[in-house]
Amino acid sequence: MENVKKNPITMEDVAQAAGVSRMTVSRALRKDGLVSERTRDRILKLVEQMNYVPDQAAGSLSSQRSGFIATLVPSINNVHYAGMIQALTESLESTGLQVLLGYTEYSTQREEALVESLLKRRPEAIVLPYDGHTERTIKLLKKSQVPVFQLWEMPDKPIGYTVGFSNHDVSYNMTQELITLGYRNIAFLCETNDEWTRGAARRAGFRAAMENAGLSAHRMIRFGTPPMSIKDGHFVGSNLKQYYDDIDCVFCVSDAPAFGVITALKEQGISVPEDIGIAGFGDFEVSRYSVPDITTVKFNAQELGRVTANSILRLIEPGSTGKKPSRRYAIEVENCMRGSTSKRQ
Amino acid sequence: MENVKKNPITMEDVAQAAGVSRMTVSRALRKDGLVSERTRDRILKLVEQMNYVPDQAAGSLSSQRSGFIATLVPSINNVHYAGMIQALTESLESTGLQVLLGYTEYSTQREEALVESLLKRRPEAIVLPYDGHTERTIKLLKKSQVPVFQLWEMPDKPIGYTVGFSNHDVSYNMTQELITLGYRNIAFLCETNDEWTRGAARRAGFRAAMENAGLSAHRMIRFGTPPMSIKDGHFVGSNLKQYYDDIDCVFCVSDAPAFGVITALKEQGISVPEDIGIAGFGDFEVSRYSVPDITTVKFNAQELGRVTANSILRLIEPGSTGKKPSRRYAIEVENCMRGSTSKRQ
DNA sequence: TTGTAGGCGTTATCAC
DNA sequence: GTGATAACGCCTACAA
Repeated sequence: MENVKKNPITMEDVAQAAGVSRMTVSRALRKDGLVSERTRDRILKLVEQMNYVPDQAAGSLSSQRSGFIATLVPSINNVHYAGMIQALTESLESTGLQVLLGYTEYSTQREEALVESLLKRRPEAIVLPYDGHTERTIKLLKKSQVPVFQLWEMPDKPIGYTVGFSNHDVSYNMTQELITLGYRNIAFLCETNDEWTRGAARRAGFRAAMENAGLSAHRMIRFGTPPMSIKDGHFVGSNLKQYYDDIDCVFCVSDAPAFGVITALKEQGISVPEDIGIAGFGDFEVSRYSVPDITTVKFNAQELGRVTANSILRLIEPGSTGKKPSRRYAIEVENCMRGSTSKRQ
Repeated sequence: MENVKKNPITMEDVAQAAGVSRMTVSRALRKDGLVSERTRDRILKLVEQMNYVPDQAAGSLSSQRSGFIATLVPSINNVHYAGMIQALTESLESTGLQVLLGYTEYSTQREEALVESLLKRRPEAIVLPYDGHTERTIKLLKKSQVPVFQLWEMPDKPIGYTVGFSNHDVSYNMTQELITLGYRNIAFLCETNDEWTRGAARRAGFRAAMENAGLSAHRMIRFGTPPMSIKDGHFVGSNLKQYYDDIDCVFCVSDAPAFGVITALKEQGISVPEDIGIAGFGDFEVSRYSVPDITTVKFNAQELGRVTANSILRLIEPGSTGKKPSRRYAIEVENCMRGSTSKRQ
């Protein structure tokens, strides 16, 4: 019973117990291994008995395949990022690929540090949001030879592969819809520090749509740092008149502040959508159960994850169906017009 | 310019360029390395120029330190799990430890598979929620020699270390508070398949409190699978009378369904808290901005992450402050009584 | 179907 | 302060 080796069991231990060489054990452990039924069974039984767990670091070093997909998200605490990651992870796991995660916290500096640190794990692909990158991040990525997937946007000059939608255009479209409904003095609510981000792209789309319609896009309310919360929206909603006193609609950079704004307006007896219309972005669950429910821009983050996983597999899996993934993949986006905005005369 | 070696630069390449041995490069790259200032500077400059990125798999194999902390959560799409992970990651990252994540999706079977797969990466500690485990999971964990941290509960027979609170007791306390407010026909809303989980512990706590107060705990509404959503709560709220027609309060297993229930009741003209009281669990942001705001059980998931990180560091970091972490760490929990429940006569 | 030899890229250890 | 050597545990490639 003195079976407590300090270092864990190695393949060699199993091999000796089975009376075979390490290679045979190695083969027995892989589905494609060429081993006779009998030997395999014997080995697998021993593996089980001895509680042998292969050391993947050794395997990776030897096979030059880390089994990692590095993935960056701004934050994990957001239904879209969480959904994308979950879908990505699930779509990948049947092939044994693991997702190695990093949180940029909406900072390009942190992103740079994370890229550097994740690259040490020799990921087989790297997935990251497009929110602008530092020069060095771009250099690191290019030099690394690792396939790069930029998500959530359609950058003009992608590094490698792209999966997402144009935040500018999507925001443009929603703004147009709001104008069509009769809103004229629309305000846009977004974060303070959003230069070069997707938030900025949405802001630019809003501006373009307003100006193309001959309306003024000066009602820009900028508050707090990304990600905007319900609380942020609640504060802004509570002080809406201090920002601009003629607002007839607020288009928010995300549904969270949109819900906060609605709540604050209700507290003041301002009715939505009669007095002021509200639109959000992202179709969070709370928007469907808010009273009134919130007009929003809807997209499928899980599809984003699945599509990305798919492209990765086609790119790096040996036995994959020949055709390479396309370099740009656009996912669908939809305007959901709901109770928080309505036809005006 | 023909600098495009197929395989990435290795330490040997840098060593040759610098006219030193690999060991010297290796030392120069670590803060504690014994190298002369001059050599170090020269080497670091070359590392930068040549875009050398160390291969951590090789390093791990040699040093027998993976640099990973394996962490399981039921789902990533939950503010508590996300917060815990974020705090854990941040508290660990200054030491170079990375968090390797897995999602159990509330399934002990998936948990078992994940534990097995993560163990191959030789994590230096493994962190997982206590929601019951399969026999094999427990065996794998024990045999692995890896320090185990069970979170979010105070299990009777922990495998290793524990950080959390007693879901039974916390639920018991909130139920007592509700009784004190005058509620008598309290219903408990939870998932269908929650055997052996923390949800079940909350249910048991509710039952115990009711029975100790001489009240009936038969009003158990069980609906859907974990995690309960706003939608689930909305459905139940819309059909509350079909479950039990004399309910005067609903204590929900989480804030998400609590918000759904409130929304549904409002739609039917049932007023909260006048007609029916509502309580949740977890203090989600939406509960503070709901109208009325929702009574809930509040705890700090980020602290959970920080405390866990701290214990891990004290356990595995060589230069750590001598004292071993305590095997059981209780985090604070607080009842937040808000507008959705009120004193009754 | 199985085995042998060698190396993956780093670090521990000991010598200088 | 620096270098030589030998692992670390597995897999590739080739041989039998």
